[in-house]
Amino acid sequence: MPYLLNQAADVTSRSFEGAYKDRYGMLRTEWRVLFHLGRYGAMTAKEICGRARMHKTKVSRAVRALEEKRFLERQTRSDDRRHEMLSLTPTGARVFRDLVKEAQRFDTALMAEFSAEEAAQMRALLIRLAQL
Amino acid sequence: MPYLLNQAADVTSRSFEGAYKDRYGMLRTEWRVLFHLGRYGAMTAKEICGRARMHKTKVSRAVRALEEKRFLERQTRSDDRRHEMLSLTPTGARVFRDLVKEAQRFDTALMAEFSAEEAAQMRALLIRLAQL
DNA sequence: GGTTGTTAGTTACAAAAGCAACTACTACGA
DNA sequence: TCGTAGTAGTTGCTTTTGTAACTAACAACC
Repeated sequence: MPYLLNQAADVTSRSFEGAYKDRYGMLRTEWRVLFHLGRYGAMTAKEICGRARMHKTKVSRAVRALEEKRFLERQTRSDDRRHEMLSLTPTGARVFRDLVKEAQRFDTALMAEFSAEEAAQMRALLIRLAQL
Repeated sequence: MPYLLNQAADVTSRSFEGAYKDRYGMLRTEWRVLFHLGRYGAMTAKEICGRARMHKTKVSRAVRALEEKRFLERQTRSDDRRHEMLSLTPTGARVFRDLVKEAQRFDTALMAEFSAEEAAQMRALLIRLAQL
């Protein structure tokens, strides 16, 4: 089962990779961070680690890369200067919207191979699996 | 969807990782090569690339590692000396059987979270996805 | 106020993956 | 038989990931 999941994840991820890589020179980790900030609003790196199940070093590096691209900004929180609130810049938000649109297109195309019920069930099962 | 698949693949793969890593000091790539040889019999590195969707350098390095562990042997084919038939040694076959048993246990435990139909459907859907 | 422990995030170093150039071999046509 | 092209597999170099040690900031306790 892990093997099947990896195969499926690999095949689908690779076909979508071009969207963020070719257009914006982003890595997968960067796209994931951008996605979480766009989808759920400003948060700290730590929170991204938790939500996206990414290791903090990966997040740290992705944040720096996105910052250099001017896609996000950090703001040290005044009440606890260890925390840095991360938020998308207008440019970052624009990129996010563009890529989300692309992702939806991609997902629709992918799911065209399956019936609506199959797609829904698949999604539900994967969510349960990912939460184990 | 790729994101969900990756999450699920990551979670499940990591829990099984210990089986081959801790006991036999194998990498995931090595386990995959060993698995294909054990499951489908002797074949060339090229064939493994195709079946397992792995890049040839990954396969090449995994084969060398497995050879050093005495889990597999190579035999240059006499009709075309570019080809090397890879096959498991008795030790390799034993390791394969052990890990397959472990994998089945793992899979059973994983699927205990789901009904039999759900598990079957999931498997079928993933196979279709992986073949896109 | 200073020591101790804890947390957010970074950095340095090691392991692994990806890519492109390479070797060794075969096939085929001039 | 020579030259060209193509294939199986390896090696060297670069990029990315993982791990562990680190810095900076805070909190709590004495």
